[in-house]
Amino acid sequence: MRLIVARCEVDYSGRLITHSPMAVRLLMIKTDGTFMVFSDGGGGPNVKPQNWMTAPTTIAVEGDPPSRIEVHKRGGEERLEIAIDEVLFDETHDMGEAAALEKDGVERDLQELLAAAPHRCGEGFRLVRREWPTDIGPVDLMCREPGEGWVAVEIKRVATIEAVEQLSRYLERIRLDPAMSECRGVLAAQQIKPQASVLAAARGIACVEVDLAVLRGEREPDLTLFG
Amino acid sequence: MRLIVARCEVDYSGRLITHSPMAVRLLMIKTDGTFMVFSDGGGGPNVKPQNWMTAPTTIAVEGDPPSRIEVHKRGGEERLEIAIDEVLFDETHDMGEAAALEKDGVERDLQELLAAAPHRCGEGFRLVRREWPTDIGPVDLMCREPGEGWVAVEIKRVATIEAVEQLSRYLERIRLDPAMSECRGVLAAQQIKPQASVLAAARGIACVEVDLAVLRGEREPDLTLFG
DNA sequence: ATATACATCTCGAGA
DNA sequence: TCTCGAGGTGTATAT
Repeated sequence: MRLIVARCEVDYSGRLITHSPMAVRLLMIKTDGTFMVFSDGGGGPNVKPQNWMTAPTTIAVEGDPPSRIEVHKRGGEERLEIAIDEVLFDETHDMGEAAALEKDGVERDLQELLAAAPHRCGEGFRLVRREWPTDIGPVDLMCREPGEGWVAVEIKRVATIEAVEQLSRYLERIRLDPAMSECRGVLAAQQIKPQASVLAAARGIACVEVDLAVLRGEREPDLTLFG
Repeated sequence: MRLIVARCEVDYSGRLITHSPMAVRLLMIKTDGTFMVFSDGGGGPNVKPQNWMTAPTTIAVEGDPPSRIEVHKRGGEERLEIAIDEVLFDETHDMGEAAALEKDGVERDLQELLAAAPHRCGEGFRLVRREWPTDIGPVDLMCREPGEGWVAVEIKRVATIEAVEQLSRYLERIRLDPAMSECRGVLAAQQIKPQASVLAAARGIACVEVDLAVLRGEREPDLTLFG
């Protein structure tokens, strides 16, 4: 990874056009060809680079010290140009391979926990299968409720209006099967946005907020922090 | 901005839990309190940091050279811990204020151009207003066509199936008004995905691909690169 | 290569 | 502060 601190102008043209005037910035060139431009201070975005290009790229560094850097995609449909006025720092560090990042608590984990405890999605629910296939993609959980009715469950960490649309599309397809024409929909999430609740209600879709700690048995369902 | 290259372990707990084993990484501490952890090489994500915390944060750097860094949000609901085995580089650079980034060609620009030339969305269209309000959000353009019919126009840079869903929701609401029960829908975009075209056709929504250069008068509508 | 959905999405505007 | 929608979204997975 090469790190350059330089006073420079930046021009990007591709999916849109941007220009940034002369200022001191950090230029980061990763070994895989990813290129990023960072500014400091509160003016710009916090965590996002001001400009960037994802690998694979072709990077041409002109001059030593660098006076100009051109980055472009193979097809040439995107171009990032750095005009350098002064290089304040330029060093390359070998960091070896990227070490694996283990994650716990993403939507996948929520789905596993709810598959093991489908009754958290609704009274008496029994799991038929996870990732129930439809012709436009898999439904997270397919369950049966008391009385043998079918229920499709869509799981989200945070459920927005888009989650309701997604489940609606699935239900539309599922109900084409006469045996499942009465299939209900349930939206299960750690957090459900107000507009999602409203749209879900209008579509006859039930909403269930679930708690990760409860699902893991770390906390009783009826206890609260204020109990 | 402080840049540290160090062999370290990283643990995050907050919206989820992550752990990364000992490896050499770049730690970036921005003046505003934003903290980022980058790996090099193709293993991890290209442009995203492996871990991060957006400002405002409290950052505690223990030891000199640093042996441990703790970053947390004010409420304490998120925590990022860096256990450092060896510091390979540690330097702070003053980069002044972040210089403004000017963007051109985003959806906003497209909307302005189409508002000034509504006939690009359809023969004889006249603009009634931009950001026409509905109870679930504003429609980009509301127009009238020859014969006084109403047309709601949704504008996207790239129109996907979601854009069709969004316009459908708006039309559903707009048509509740008896005076607008016949309101048509038009989806205008620089690029329309094939599946979006198909769904739009099924919903009776017209699609128009628009060209930024043509809208700006930089190129004639009937000329092409292959003409 | 394209489509589909997730993301600690981030970020900015508006209420 | 919260909510909502756009993003050069990026990223992974399945087709």
